[in-house]
Amino acid sequence: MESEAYWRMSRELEADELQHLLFFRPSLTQQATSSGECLPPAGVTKTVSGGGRRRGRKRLRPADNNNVKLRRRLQEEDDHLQEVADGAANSKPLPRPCTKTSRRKQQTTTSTMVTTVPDFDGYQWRKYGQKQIEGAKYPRSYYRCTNSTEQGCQAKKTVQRNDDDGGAAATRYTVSYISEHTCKSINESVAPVILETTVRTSTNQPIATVGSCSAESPAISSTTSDIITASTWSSGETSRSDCSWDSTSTITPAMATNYSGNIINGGVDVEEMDLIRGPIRSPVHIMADGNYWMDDLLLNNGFMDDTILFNGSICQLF
DNA sequence: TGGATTTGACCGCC
DNA sequence: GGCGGTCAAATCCA
Repeated sequence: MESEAYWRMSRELEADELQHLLFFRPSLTQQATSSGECLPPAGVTKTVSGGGRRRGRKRLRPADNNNVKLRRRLQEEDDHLQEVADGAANSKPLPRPCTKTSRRKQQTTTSTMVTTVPDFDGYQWRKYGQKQIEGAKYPRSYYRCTNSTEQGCQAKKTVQRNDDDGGAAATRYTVSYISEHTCKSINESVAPVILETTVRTSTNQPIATVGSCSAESPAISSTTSDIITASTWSSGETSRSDCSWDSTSTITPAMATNYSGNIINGGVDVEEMDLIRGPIRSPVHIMADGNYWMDDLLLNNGFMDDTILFNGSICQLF
């Protein structure tokens, strides 16, 4: 059916090339620090306003006896306030409106994961935390939608630099989106240009695709990989019209047939990259292992309609 | 001065 | 108990 129509060429790209090519508007991002800190994704408010800086609060160190006392005192104050509040409510302990527990449970049931480069995605994000993750070379940054307070948007994302090249190879990032936006994009013309959405119901369950993906989007899933994708396109984006993906379909690695010996290994050479002009506004998938693949590359290399790049190899979808 | 980032402490889950 | 996610005071900057 769609075998006559070629719509995809997948590539492995170095991250710097990707970022360079994907900044289809004057870059609002600042360069990653030499310390390996995560590059603030474009769209983060800071990058627009240019504000914000360093050094967090001087917090109490656990080893400090005085701090222990102070913390205890603060805890007592909290307890006292709680007692007052409880008293005001007929001595009935009021359930906290939104505990961490409830928040996390909400997230796990509705979480979506998207992988893409830390590029502008049409939304403004505010960084609310950074954490050094066990086994990770670089810290993970936590962002929430700036509309989380005004519009109650639950969207969050984490950005983690995941290259371990010792500085020689290109920078690679893993971006995870949690929950979907309930707010409006700040720039609809570019908003969902590059978005890969994955719904993960649980770590051991198959991953469901997101309903927002259009019929032309393939869904790729894996029971072991932490990357399952269902592409979305913005209203202003040129959608593929020549493909007929079932938006609900999924595949697993076992269902994928490897196309051996094709050109996709080793990235795009400079000559090929030079052929690409203008913004690449296509979904760019960053696998957990650092591999990349793209939909809708501007070049059509004649791959079959139902092929993808999976774990660095061209795979055929059934 | 307001808004955004930084960063260590806090907290819940596994 | 360890780890990851979140909080929030401190800080920075336009």
